[in-house]
Amino acid sequence: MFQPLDPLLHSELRLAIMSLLISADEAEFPYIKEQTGATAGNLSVQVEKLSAAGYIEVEKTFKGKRPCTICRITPKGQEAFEAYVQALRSYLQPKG
Amino acid sequence: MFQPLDPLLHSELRLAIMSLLISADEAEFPYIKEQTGATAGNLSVQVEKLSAAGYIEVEKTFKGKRPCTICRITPKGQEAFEAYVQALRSYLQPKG
DNA sequence: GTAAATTAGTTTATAATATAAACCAAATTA
DNA sequence: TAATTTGGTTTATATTATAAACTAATTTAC
Repeated sequence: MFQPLDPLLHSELRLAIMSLLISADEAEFPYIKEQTGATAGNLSVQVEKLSAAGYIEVEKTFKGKRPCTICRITPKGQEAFEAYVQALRSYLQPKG
Repeated sequence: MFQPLDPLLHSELRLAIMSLLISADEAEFPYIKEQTGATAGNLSVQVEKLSAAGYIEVEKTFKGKRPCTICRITPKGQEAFEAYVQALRSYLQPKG
């Protein structure tokens, strides 16, 4: 009846992060922060969780002299996102 | 960019309850329990939360000699569910 | 040149939440 | 009449989300 929802994706902020990374090849930490409206602390924690799960990869580099954290979605993350969207449908289209 | 997700509905079990009640006029507690696979305790708590928010109404009646708890969605609950689905779209169709 | 402020984050503490275990009461069955 | 089942509620625990506090380097203002 209802398919289980991946708890890692069933979170407002983590879902927003994944949503951004699904359509953009990559995104920098401050950009994600701005787009999601999250605090840096919260974002840092959730990025780490997605990274630990292998859903995204995080590259720490530099932009001039400033540190720059770049996030990209992984194939595993793409699959998880698609599976989550599919699972959600069982809740949203009860008749379908 | 991303619309906020009603925390009351962004919960696997509460969303499942609402999903059931959206398509069925009413449902009995044991039926919801069976369909969602939830424990009675968890279900009781979540039904109470939805009820307290005015998203569902709960009627305590009898079926023969046995107690029978019937749940129905309210207009407020319907609106909230539709708004939630709309908000979700901002996460699921980043290109749309 | 150095003090203040900004950028770019991480770590940690707290508050909220989900969940199941423990419990209660009545009815049914053995 | 004792044990079990039905139909839940209450409560305790474990997880989670979130922001506050912190670190470190860079840039700007004086």
